[in-house]
Amino acid sequence: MNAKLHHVVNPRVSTDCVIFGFDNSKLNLLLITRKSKQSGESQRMALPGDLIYEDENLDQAASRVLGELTGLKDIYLQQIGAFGDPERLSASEDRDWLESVREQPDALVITVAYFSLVNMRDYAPQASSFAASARWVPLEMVRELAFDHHDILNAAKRRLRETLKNKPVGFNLLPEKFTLTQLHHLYEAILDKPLDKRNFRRKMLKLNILTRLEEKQKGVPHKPSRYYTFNQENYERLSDTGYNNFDF
Amino acid sequence: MNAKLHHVVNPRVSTDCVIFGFDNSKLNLLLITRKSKQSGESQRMALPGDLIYEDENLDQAASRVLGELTGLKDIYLQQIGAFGDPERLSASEDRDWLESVREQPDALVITVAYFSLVNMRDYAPQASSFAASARWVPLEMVRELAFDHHDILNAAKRRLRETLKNKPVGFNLLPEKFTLTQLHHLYEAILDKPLDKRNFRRKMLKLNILTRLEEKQKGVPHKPSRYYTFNQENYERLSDTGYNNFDF
DNA sequence: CCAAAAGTGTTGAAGTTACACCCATGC
DNA sequence: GCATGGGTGTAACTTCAACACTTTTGG
Repeated sequence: MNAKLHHVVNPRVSTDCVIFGFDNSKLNLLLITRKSKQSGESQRMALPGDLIYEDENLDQAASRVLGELTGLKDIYLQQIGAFGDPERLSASEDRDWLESVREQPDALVITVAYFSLVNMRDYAPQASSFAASARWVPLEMVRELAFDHHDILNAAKRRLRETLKNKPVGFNLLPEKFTLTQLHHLYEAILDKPLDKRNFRRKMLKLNILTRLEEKQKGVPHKPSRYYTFNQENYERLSDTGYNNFDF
Repeated sequence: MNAKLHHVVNPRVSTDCVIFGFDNSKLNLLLITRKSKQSGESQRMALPGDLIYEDENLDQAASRVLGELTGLKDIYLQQIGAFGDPERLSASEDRDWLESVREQPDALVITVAYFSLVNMRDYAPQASSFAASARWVPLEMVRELAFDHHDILNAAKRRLRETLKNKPVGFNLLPEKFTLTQLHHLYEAILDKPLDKRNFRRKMLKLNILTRLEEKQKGVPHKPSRYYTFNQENYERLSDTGYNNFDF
């Protein structure tokens, strides 16, 4: 049952996952609380993360850890980078917990961070392993996090915005069929600023990654919106090449 | 003398540096050979890299290791990311060397890679520590590298091109005073394609990061070129914000 | 005067921004 | 019929790509 019995742990390297969820209006962050002596009240929430095994690569480790702690599987994770400040685990608030789960609570552990964006409705977090709970927290409500997780979150936000500037985003975030307004709201949520509706639509349509469906919204008390899907082939091509701005 | 006597090594985490050098026409890569039983002939060259210490952060570790092996100091290093495939150190060609320098030659070590761009003329590599030699190798001549260093190099190249698309590059690469032609050649070297001279100049000048000097080249058998310097303030501002392409 | 690299301008096409009204539906 | 969000066009402006000739110097 306990996978750690069957794998050798690398005691110096962990992985942490920054999972953004979109609920059609706001960005949320997947966080866990940890089983420990401390009551849930005072404990700071944390990004899902744990030590890696010797016989897996970093990408696999991140997927595995995310699945073990929150139940989320089959998510495409992108590496953000490594974080290794010697002070990163030293906050006294997090001490109890480290002592309860780590064989070497004082080891200096570097962590390799990953991020992803998903459609919240497709993924209901379910805590297991040492996670006492796993849930979506609206990004604007996120305050204190364990360890250096706030630094990691900030790096993830920066990376997400950079990604948006260079390539299309949305494939894994929206329902299969979606309206341009949903996509519009997603971009506004990530960039955290309003975007002109007409210009957004024009620009997005010109990218040639959207297929317009005949189907429309039903039962809405206003003009029904058309649904679109992503054209997977063009979307992937554009994801690979990027937008080629400032091309010289 | 041996710094390792005074520091505790983290036996599972190393750092490797991809240092690109520009000589006003082509890109070069800083590589080392390692002291080992094998003759220099058959040994594959390697990126400068070594295990980190417990009491330094990753950025410090990269700077220190680079300095120890090649003598290069005070270089601004940017993290590329972590590489941790369990197979990454397993090539038999590199076995001898690992056994000679590592207390735990079989440990699975993840590495955190860094890159930088410098003006070759400002930095003459000088091998020390376990490096038998350290030298600039023209990028197009680089063939086989030790371990997974070719993967790391490819990631660095990709990252460098992405950087170029989003922000100005050149501050640390060119002499303090430089000509637009030098800058032009630098961009061509990084992108590995020819760029239109007039359009390049217009675009670059419009960024407002260059200060035109009155001084001109002397002793050249053709029309002398004007020198420019970077306007540090504007350069840094633009580096921080990026070019803001695809701005919606 | 020749060789070498520096430096410069225009035009047509494409893209960008800013902005306001009518449309389809449920109740 | 009214409230709600969906959907559309244009004009002024800026940016972009493509392209060839003149200038200044050393020898």
